[in-house]
Amino acid sequence: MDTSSTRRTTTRQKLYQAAVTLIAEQGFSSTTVEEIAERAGVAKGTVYYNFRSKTELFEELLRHGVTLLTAELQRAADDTVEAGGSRVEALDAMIRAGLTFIDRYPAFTQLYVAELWRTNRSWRPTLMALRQQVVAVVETVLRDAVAKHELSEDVDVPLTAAALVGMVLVSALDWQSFQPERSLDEVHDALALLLQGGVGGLRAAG
Amino acid sequence: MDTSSTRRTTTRQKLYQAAVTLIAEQGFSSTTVEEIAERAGVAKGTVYYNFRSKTELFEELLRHGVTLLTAELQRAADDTVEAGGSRVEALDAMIRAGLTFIDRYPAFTQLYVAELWRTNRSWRPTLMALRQQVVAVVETVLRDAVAKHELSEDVDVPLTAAALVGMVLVSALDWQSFQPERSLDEVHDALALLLQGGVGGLRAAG
DNA sequence: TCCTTTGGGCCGACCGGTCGGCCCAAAGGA
DNA sequence: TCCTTTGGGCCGACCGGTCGGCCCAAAGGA
Repeated sequence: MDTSSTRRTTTRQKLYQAAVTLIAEQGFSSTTVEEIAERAGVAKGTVYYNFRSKTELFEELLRHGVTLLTAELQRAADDTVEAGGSRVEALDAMIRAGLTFIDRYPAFTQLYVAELWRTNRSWRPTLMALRQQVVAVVETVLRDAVAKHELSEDVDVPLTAAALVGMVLVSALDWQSFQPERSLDEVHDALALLLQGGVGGLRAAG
Repeated sequence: MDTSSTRRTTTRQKLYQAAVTLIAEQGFSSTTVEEIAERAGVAKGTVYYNFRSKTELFEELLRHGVTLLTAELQRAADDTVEAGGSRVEALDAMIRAGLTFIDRYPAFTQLYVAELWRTNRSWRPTLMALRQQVVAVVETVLRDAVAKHELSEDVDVPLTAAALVGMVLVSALDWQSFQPERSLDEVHDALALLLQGGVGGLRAAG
């Protein structure tokens, strides 16, 4: 089952690769199945042999990417904690891991962000579940940090987790698109400084 | 010339309104000109009487929205400074203004974020210019704050500005989509706390 | 006062072209 | 032998854009 499926797996991989790039650039509807096939070096019929529909190909692609991302984030956090680091250090490591991921798979990130907040799309449920996976990893670390008194109890875990994820995603995309001459470290440092209170002194409303 | 153009202006407004919602929900390519016309209560031909093409309608809509947004941000900053507030307080006011804007025009924001990082789209130049407008407002305030020693000279202005804008955009969208029971103040406070160093202690890499 | 013209705005039927999906005989490959 | 891919023809729904014609308030004219 594994050896025999290798060929098929390869084809699928090539199709993911082709689709993610094209859809990131053009959007889902503007991207043709024919185009995807062509870029993957495969016949159109092959797409429909491997996936029930264009939408299914897309959904599997999303699942695939998010699984990778959460795994990386989780690993960054676990490694830090195992090495005796604090939860806050774990957050820092996750930011770096996030940036690294986006650096490696910019197209995926682009596409994820573009689709995430759309309503009325057939893959909405899939996306909501995937978003939950990503945010949950961050939430867990935040909650632990609060429990261990590394962070103030005032921290609103769900909102902060969402803000952190958003900040990293958007910063990275902006970096790729508009400031590509910057290094990953520069971006990471800017974010770390920002969170350190480098833009501190903002007051919460009464 | 003015009285007679009122009718036309109204029609255009209705078309913007209809288009922004539909495109935010479905994306540009999946949204039909017929749909837009129908939702605006107008015939398809009217769309083409008022705009050269579907794309032009979209671009004008983007321009229109971004102009509104930057005006709000600028005003928030100016008001703060005029009232004797610091640059950092101005940043805080801009965050609130951003959230308020997004709260009022969620569809526009959604659509803006979805399209911003796409390459290979005909309206790319338009979008890049518009993005620059938004970021520039924040950059100016940041630069002033550094010059006035309210912020460390270590602050990387372009990256920080992008990160701030991103954080606000994404937090707000996430709030609307996934945590709508929260109030604007809660979101604002979570962001302010985050920037205050509530998640502080992150270290910049050597 | 009544008829006629003007011209901006709008309508909606229509057309050319596109694209997702299906089909299938034949070849390739493990 | 069985799974997978090829490649390309075909269909039919759909969509952007066009265009001739309608509407009507305002101006002009006798």
